[in-house]
Amino acid sequence: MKEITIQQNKVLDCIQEYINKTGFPPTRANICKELGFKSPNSAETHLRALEKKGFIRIESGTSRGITLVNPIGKEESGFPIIGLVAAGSPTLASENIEKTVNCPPSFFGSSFDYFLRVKGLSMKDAGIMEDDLIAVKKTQDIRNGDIVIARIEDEVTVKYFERKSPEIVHLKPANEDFNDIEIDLRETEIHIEGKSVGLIREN
Amino acid sequence: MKEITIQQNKVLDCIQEYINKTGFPPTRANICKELGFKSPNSAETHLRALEKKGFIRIESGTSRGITLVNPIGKEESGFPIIGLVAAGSPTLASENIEKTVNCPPSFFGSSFDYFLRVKGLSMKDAGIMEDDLIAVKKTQDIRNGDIVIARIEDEVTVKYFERKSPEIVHLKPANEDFNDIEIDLRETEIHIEGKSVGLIREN
DNA sequence: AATAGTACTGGGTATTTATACAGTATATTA
DNA sequence: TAATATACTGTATAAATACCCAGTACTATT
Repeated sequence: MKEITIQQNKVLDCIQEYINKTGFPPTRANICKELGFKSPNSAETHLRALEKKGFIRIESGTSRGITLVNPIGKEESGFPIIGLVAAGSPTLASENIEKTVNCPPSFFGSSFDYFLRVKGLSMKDAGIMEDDLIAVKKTQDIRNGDIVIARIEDEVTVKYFERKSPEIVHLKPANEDFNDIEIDLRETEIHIEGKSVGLIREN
Repeated sequence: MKEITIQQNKVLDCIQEYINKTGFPPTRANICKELGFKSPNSAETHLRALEKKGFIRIESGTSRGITLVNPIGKEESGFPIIGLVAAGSPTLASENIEKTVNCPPSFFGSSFDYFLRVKGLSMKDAGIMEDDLIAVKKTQDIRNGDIVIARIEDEVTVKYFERKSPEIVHLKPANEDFNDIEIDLRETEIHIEGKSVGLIREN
């Protein structure tokens, strides 16, 4: 999508607002009145420019035949699902995205950034099962007891977080068959990708 | 909202469809073409009737000035959350609805009808924890091993379903602290509300 | 200084569109 | 039987609207 002029942006916003208010797109005259233009042709030229740049579609010969190409309301809700890749951090690069899930951004109370598909049963006593989707919020604001998505060297894991001392961090599984991971920050590098704010099980 | 004629309903649907397709409301001529009328006045009279009955609003003197009063698109995605009421079956009666959740109907692969908020830990080894939301599909198509929402007399419970014989059904918890419930259909009435097709944990 | 892009004014026209009027036909209801 | 609501066709007109053309002014770039 190409760049846009300040004036063109105003016109685009005006159209969006008009549709929200009335339910149908504005005429050239409507735009002029809204933005203070004195000739409908001013609107016309801007509309043409916006169409050329791909922001709107204009049905020729049709009154109010303006369609927003990227209506704000339509893209508000697509979150990527990322597989727990064996090596390397989970990234939002498209090759790691299984698919996307439509849901409101505030689905889990607080905002979140992506879904992570869980491998293994190390958190089963926390009700996190294999293939569940964890809603991950990218943040460094971690408190003891939070379920974090941590990367140690090249391995990504989901565990309870507990800071024992400024240098010692415990990553605790919720499954008696697994052992705590003790990490000495002076020896091992650890990167917190974020924390879990919700969960979805698809079946 | 008053009653509506078959023809008027057709016109209403036509408007809805047109808006979905093009992004803006139809003209009288558009409606005529769509429904096979030969005079724009046919559309006009129906529009007037629909306006009088409160289904649409018409901006007088404005081209395509038709607004749907109850746009279908706004309510397409709200599923109710039902509390696990201690006594009585979970119903969709509004007094039992905590709130609603916006998500696509096909969120969990198959369709579903409502969310049930889980009480207790009887299914914790299946990863179902207290206060989780179970996506319930109302169906009688239950197979052994499905997680069902069952009502026994006046108590509602979530358990694994296993049919032992034509008359004997077991409802099995996923928690060693709980015991199987054996039900003899000749003695006890049981009603299957539906089965779980997914799960959401809000935090 | 020359060039090009953007932002606007103003005039004019053909088409689209809403809307009114006149009339027919068919049900339903009183 | 009469009255009334619904469902159309057909014609006409004024207003709304899209859209083309010619021209001015400003700014940034070369």
